[in-house]
Amino acid sequence: MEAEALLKDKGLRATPHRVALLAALYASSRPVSAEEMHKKISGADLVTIYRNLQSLAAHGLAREVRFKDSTVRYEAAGLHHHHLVCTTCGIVDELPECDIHLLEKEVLKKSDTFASIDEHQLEFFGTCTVCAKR
Amino acid sequence: MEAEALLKDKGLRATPHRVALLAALYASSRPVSAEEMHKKISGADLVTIYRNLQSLAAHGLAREVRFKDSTVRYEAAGLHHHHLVCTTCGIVDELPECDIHLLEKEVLKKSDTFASIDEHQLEFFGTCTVCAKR
DNA sequence: CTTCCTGCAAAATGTTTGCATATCC
DNA sequence: GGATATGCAAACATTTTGCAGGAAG
Repeated sequence: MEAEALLKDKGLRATPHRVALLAALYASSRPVSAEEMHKKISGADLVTIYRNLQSLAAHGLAREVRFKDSTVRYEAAGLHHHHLVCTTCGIVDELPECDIHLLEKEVLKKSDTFASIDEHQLEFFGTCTVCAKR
Repeated sequence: MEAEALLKDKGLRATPHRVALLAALYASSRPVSAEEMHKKISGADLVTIYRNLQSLAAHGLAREVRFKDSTVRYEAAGLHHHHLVCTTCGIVDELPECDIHLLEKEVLKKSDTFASIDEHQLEFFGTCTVCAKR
């Protein structure tokens, strides 16, 4: 499904900026920040980007990702997966699979304080081969 | 080992605020923010708390933890473990064990971009039994 | 007595809000 | 036409930096 249809399907208006944002998000291979999107999408105000990213996330079209810095990143809400981030240069690898849901069930079973687990956040940090050579 | 000895062992000065901070950190059952520590430790400037938390983390006495909000939290660097956070009331459960290191090795083996993985971040988000009843 | 730590003020960063105008359906 | 989205300015929250004075070893 293309961007415009995805938006309308969720009851969101398909404004040009929003369509561009969603398309850019789905085209990006790594999670992007509002600031990065602002540079990429000409004409859209940074505030609009913030609002739209939140809106996409709230409607299930994007997912929030947090690395070790203080900026919130978003990625297309297709497959659920995690990342491997180089703490030196910031390059990001995607991990294609996520076996954590199994662990999630175990964790919930052991806890008598929690009724449900809906989400998790898992990221790995290390050094890429390029940075390791220096 | 007590706070003062731990600090000196790392080559850090055992100033009263720092000793108090480290003691409070080790006494706390959940990750705390600079702001929370500031309220807890009377007389210390918030900036000093920020600097000391960073310093403790840099010397391996504390570890950074990030939940879903924008504040950085720290916890005592004893056992490595993860958390289960209620997205409604914020209550935190500790998961006693971490089996992710095994996964870490697998992940590294599959990646040809990365030379090493030194760290990971895993938190679960859900609803606690109290909040689930409402 | 030197190095490191602290407080204060001020800046920087990332994000949110209010409101009037413009746009989509 | 009515609800929703946008831009602009301004507020906000969290964290960082500079610098001069103070304390630890």
